[in-house]
Amino acid sequence: MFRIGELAKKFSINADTLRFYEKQGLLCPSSVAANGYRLYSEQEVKTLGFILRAKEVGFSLTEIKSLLSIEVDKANSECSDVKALVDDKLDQVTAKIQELQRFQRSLKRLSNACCGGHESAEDCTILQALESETLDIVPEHHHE
Amino acid sequence: MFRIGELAKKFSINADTLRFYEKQGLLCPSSVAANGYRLYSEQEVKTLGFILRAKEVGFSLTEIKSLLSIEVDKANSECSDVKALVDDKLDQVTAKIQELQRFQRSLKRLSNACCGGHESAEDCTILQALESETLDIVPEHHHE
DNA sequence: ATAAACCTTGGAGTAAACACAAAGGTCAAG
DNA sequence: CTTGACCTTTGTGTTTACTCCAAGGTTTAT
Ligand SMILES: [Zn+2]
Ligand SMILES: [Zn+2]
Ligand SMILES: [Zn+2]
Ligand SMILES: [Zn+2]
Repeated sequence: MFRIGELAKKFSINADTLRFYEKQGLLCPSSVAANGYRLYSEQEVKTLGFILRAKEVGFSLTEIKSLLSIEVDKANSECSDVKALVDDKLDQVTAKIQELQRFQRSLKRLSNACCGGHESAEDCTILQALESETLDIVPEHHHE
Repeated sequence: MFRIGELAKKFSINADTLRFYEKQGLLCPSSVAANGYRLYSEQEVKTLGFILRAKEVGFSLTEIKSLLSIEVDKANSECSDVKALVDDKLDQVTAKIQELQRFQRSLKRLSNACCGGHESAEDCTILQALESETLDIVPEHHHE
């Protein structure tokens, strides 16, 4: 059995994080000692590993809760339930990547159009683009 | 001059958003009518456009505030100041994309390993991977 | 006996960008 | 003169994942 500080150290996380996970219903200690200290069993060690790995692949705590509820009741769950969670997350992540890539393309375009020198920003192509209704880069207008 | 609701409608945003931007020091009405109504001039219409376009390329409100402070004092600013903001944002966005792409790769790997069928989740490769210390996919263990 | 290092609960604070609700003033139309 | 559509301020709630603080109890070692 591990006390909260021991478990935290084992996984290089904060003890407060474990109390937080408990409050969120993610990981509850299997027993409490007479002095009120939380005691975690080997099972909880495994569950914490599960949680942290799920975080590594991008799941939120809410989503991890869903994964865990399947994990503890595997017998009455199906592959389709698990895969649905993964595929939903995959869709979310893919959508977010696409949004960020749009940002990336726009930012690169802006960056490339600006000399980045010590000239006055009055003719800065970036500012001009942001002033333009269409975010267009004005050609040949940079410090002419 | 536009009242707050008119300006909001013009840009398809909420009037509350404009009050929020004001509180954040992003966009203040140039004048206030005798009845207390905010009045926005053509200049503020342009500035709001600037703000929304900056949002479109991914800038946070705090970053937009920096952009605006340069915009209103162009004469005393340099291209390098503007480009630095863009390049910082570009780095942030690129880093975030890379993190999400790691998630994406892991999730695809998990998804591909699972049949997604109506079989019991007891042999689900996804759950097995999350249980494994190394997030490894156990080969040939899926509903054998 | 006391200090150091644990543990407890409860509650507050952080970032980001708003959305919304309450209670009330203003203004034009009918 | 009332209805409805505006507007005002103030304050609260949402989401996410913690992190820290205060005040106090417990354990271990010297
Ligand atoms: Zn330049
Ligand atoms: Zn420039
Ligand atoms: Zn299967
Ligand atoms: Zn499966």
